[in-house]
Amino acid sequence: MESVVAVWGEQVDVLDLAADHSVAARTRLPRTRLPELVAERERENAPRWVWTDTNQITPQLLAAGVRVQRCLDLRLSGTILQHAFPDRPWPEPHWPTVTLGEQPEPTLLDALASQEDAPAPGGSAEDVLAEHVRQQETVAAAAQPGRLRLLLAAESAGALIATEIYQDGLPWDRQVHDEILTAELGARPAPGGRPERLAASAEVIRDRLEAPTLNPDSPVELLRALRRAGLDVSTTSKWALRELDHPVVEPLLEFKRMARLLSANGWAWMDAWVAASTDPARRDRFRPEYVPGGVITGRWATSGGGALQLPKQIRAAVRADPGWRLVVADAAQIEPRALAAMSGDRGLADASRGTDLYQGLVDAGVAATRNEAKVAMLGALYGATTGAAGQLMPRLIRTYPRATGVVEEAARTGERGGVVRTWLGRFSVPPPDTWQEAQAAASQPGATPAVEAKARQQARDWGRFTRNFVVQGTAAELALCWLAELRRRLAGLGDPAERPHLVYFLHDEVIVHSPEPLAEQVAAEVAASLAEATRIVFGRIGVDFPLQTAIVENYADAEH
DNA sequence: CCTGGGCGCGCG
DNA sequence: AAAGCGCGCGCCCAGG
Repeated sequence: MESVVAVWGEQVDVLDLAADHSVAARTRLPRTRLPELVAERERENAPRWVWTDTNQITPQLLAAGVRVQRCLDLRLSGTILQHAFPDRPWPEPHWPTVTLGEQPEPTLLDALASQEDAPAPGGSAEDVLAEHVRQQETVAAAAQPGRLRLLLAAESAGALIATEIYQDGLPWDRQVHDEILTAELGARPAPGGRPERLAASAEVIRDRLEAPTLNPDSPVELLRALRRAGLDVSTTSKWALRELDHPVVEPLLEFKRMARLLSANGWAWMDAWVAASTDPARRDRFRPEYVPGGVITGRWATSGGGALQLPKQIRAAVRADPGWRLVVADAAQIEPRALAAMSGDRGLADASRGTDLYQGLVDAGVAATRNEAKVAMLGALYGATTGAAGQLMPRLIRTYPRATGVVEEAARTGERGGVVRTWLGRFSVPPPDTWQEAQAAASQPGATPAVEAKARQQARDWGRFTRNFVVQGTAAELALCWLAELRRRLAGLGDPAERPHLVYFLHDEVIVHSPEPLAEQVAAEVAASLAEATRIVFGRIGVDFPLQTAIVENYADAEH
């Protein structure tokens, strides 16, 4: 059973569909009563809810304590289908995206635009239904409709999960965070000021470079001061600095580390993103806004708060509520394992057995040490050509011809300007017009060597992108299916008020916030979910996807 | 004053 | 000074 939901200002239309997509029943009701209706349907027949944009609907449902089992997000699935079938006519305009967080101040341009009669996002219920039918017909015409259906279901489940995580938040301890900052940087300064240890470090730098007015935060000033001190550098990046032999290096690296912590996750960040709790039974909450499908490969992006870059330094501030635990699980080496699965490479599948794939490569004689094996494998996934990774490539290609063949083929396609696809059918975009123009210019009769070199460079760059796309994208869809299966299983655990719930997702890592007595069971469900997702996505292919799981009170203790 | 690009660095 | 992919964000700085 499917039910289409369309928001019409303060009204909502709900169309219950028969199997052939004809309308079996139609309900119109005030928007405020939607949670009530949804809750009722969830108890009755738990339909698949079809709507334009999950962000437009579920925040209201969650606020009322209502969660749906499954949905189809037409905005997200439409994007995937458009990339898969670029030659089909797709309706314009595309609806605007709805963000979860606070809206930025409207610009003058927005104010002018809003004076026109704006259509409801996604249109009428009939419009939404028509788009749904068009998408279903498109899926049916795909080479592998089953895989594509799975991808769209997983993408939509991801949208539900993202809004739920935003609603629940990641449990945080502002006091622990403040203690970390104070220990690293010194006491919190007045707004705009530098904390004591950072200021002291800047002073040492000025001293050792004999540059009394230098602001080490300015790369331009810093580079000039370094060169005046006789150092041969062309960038102020820490990679370059590390190689220098000069007394300023140590305080400079320390300054950079501290300055980074202050600006990225300092007190200002905490005030902006971590809501203080007034309930002693609950910690504070960091509410990351995830953007499913925000990365071209299918990974999630984030908007505001930088949830995907939580530095290890401050992870001790991620703390379970009293009486609760964090179940932290990390899928080790998910990308090379995904490559083994999608390529059907028996040898690489054999190496994947056990918990450490890189050690498996060593045992297979591909490399002498684990680190060498890792460098070689990542080099194959990213397209390394020089250095240690480049040197190890021939042996890797000889040992795993099918696995390396998949990425090499993807690279060649990209170099020609073609598109590639993931295992479930997410397509890459073609290169931009400027890329095509550069290739065309290079193939003109009088093209200069410089023009040809530039075109070759761009072709190789695009080949590395498509090479990585097939693996990163396939790993991302496995992770998404893992998440969706885990959400389904968690929904059946515990009392509604005390239910374990997902609070964090980081490409190949999840955190579930769970009442302590259920934590062991949750850990088992996390593992079972990945096993089930692997089977659903790839079938029974004999590639292991092991998990590192920890039940901890704070995230830092998971020690990945 | 605001905006956009480049740099640098955090994460996978 | 990154070799080798994908991101977001804060800072500086130049230009409008």
